[in-house]
Amino acid sequence: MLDLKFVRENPDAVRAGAVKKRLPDRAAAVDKALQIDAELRAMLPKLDAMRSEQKNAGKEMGRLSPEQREAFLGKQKERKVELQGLEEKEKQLRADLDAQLSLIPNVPDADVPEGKDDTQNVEVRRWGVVRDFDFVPRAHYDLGEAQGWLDFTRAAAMAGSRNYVLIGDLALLHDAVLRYAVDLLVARGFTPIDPPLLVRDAAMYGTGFFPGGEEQTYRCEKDGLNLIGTSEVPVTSLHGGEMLAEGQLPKKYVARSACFRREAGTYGKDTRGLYRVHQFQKVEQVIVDIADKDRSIEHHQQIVANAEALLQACELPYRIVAVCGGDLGVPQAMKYDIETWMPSRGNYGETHSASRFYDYQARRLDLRYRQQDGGKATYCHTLNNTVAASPRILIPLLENHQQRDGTVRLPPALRPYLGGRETIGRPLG
RNA sequence: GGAGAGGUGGCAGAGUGGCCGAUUGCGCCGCCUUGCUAAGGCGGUGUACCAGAAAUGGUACCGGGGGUUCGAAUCCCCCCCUCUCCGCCA
Repeated sequence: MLDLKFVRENPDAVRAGAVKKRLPDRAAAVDKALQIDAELRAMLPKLDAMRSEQKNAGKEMGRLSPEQREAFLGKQKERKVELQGLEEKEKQLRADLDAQLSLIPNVPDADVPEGKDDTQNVEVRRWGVVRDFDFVPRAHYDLGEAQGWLDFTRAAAMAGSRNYVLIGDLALLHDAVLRYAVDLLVARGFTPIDPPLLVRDAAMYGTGFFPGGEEQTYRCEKDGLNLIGTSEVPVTSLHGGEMLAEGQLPKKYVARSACFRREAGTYGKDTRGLYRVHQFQKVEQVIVDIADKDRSIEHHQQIVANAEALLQACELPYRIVAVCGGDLGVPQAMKYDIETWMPSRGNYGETHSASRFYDYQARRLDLRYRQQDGGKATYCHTLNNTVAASPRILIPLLENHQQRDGTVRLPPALRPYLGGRETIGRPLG
């Protein structure tokens, strides 16, 4: 969340931020929060004075004679009743303030483009050459089923729509690209993490997915736990509630995990193939560092570069877009999406999402560090980006590297994970 | 799942109803002594909020929530977590 003081001092900027994100009801939360804050601050001096009075009076108890004591107790009981009323009011106001404050979105940075949805994201740069096929390329689902690598029918029968079964070499390719992603990031100094997939509400709240993302989340009601939609949740929460030393930072983590998304409200969208599914594997990079805006921006460039390195190694054309306000999530200050060329869509499709948050998540997670000089406790900055999400990344891998005969050429970087083979699949008739 | 023991400041660890925001040690910061280092001496050192230009003052916080009481770190209830033992099981 944002610092209440910051909201108080910059209400217009905060409100404008919510408007830029196209979240009018969240802009209203700014005014509600400020109103509650004003009400609370109006009553606090009185409340504090009353508490002080009661506290000091209580300390004289021992010095009183029995007669005095009786009168004293009567007076104290009156104070108590009066105090209880005010304290109840205070508690209610604080709860309301907290609820409103947690709704206020992070303020988008100046480099976030204006726009209402993903059609207005702004391209930053492109890499790679989109292949010009000298045959009619197959969509990954046709190719995959023809090769016996993909089974949507049986998956739907046992698990419902938006599920899949990967079989044979495609299951290996899936694992290969994920493993390559982990190895790449470990080589770049990231610490590998295998996190919990089921987390408490506090972790969902702390990373900014709750409130708001409940409908997208599979929940185990019996245990009050949530299946993660991204390992950003457990990994960013890793040091929640901790006081880190500045010397320990930055923390750079790479996690491979299963991810689960209900995809509520997407009926009829991307129904075919591997693009939008309920369960997938993702390798995610997370950075926790000191509260320094310039350093956050540098990290942001670095985590984008890490993802680019993977796509380049996979020889996949991609483009980077700056996500516009209307397509930006509540907790993010700025986000780049990386979109990879998908021939069956005739377009680039989102495969990566790189966000910087500044201290928005850290405040919610109570994730702080002690500054080296001065020793002041300060909220950290957090960032994250996909390294590889599969099976979605299999779409461009299969479609861009397919050959006329239906076999698929493997980029050299992935070959070691598939026994050194240069292609997978058999010639199709 | 059953039984027991615990959760206190950056860390360790006292504290069982008012004298406790909390002894002490470590760590950290400043100064002093010592030509470096080691060691030592003195002082300081939690977070949030409110008021204030500031100095400072006030309030809240001892895992979380509720209760008893004039008054709770301390007593009671619920929940969470950790440890030990037992059971069950990948």
